[in-house]
Amino acid sequence: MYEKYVKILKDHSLKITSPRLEVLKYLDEHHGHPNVEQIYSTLKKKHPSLSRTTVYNSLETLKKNRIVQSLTISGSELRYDIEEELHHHFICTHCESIFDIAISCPNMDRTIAGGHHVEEVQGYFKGICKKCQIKQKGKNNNG
Amino acid sequence: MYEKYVKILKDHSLKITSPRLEVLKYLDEHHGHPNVEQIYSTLKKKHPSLSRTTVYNSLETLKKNRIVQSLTISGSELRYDIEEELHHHFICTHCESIFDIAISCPNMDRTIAGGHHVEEVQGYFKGICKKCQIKQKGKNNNG
DNA sequence: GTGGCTGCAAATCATTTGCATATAC
DNA sequence: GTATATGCAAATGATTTGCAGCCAC
Repeated sequence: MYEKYVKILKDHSLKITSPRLEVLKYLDEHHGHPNVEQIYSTLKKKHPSLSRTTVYNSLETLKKNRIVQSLTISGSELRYDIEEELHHHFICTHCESIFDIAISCPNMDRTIAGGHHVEEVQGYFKGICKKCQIKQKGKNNNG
Repeated sequence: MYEKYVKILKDHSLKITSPRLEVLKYLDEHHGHPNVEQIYSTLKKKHPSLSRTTVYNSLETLKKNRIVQSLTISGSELRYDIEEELHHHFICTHCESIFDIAISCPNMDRTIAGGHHVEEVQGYFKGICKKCQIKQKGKNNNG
């Protein structure tokens, strides 16, 4: 059950600890781009001794090893995502949901950025998601 | 001297107030993607009664009117930029400098994003800037 | 056995909120 | 004259820090 995550940590020469396994598993099973609080409060139920600090530490470790990435798209909190093929993100400014956007941009390459050394590329789209647009319309019709 | 900024505010039916003019002027004259503290502390010298809250308020108003945009690229604070032609940004994770990146991405269009209504598009590149790479090399050679 | 990890409590810091006063129109 | 903006002080909330005890290797 945890073999997959143990392997990932081992492959990066990281110590195998329960919080790291749980955080990794959580992100692997929840692709909704959760924030720290969501991860923490869910895992806390199963592991009451877990601390928020440890969730922060584990995420930081996973991030440094490029196993997960953090998104600054929200502006008020970091949102987390398992690192997979390069993809971009859309955030709804109404409900705060984040969706993966499968757009590839040939120009948004790691190597070209004014000669700076690029380690990360993130495309952010912001607006109103389909669901919230429908809700909005409903409200307008009823008013 | 302020005519240009008065006109911009008028064109958006905004009240002409000193803080708004000063914030707008500051951003027009400083393209280094400042944070609130930089804007506030600079303007405070000339206008000692200015409050941080008012800087926040003014920026929010300018943002709503699409006169300026805020960047979430840093993750710990918002950075501000006058809205001009679409361009993207590179942030150095070492010195926190932000540079404009003149890359256009035909696929990163406002209209295509999973059918959601897109209002804003921002491409973020993160890494080490030229200057910091040179500093880094110097250190290594001396160590 | 020990360096690194966990978990607690306190600190930090950007941003927001409530509210009284001032001012643009 | 009035709705709106300013400015102060206090609150909020995500994240960081310091540190004691614990555990993976």
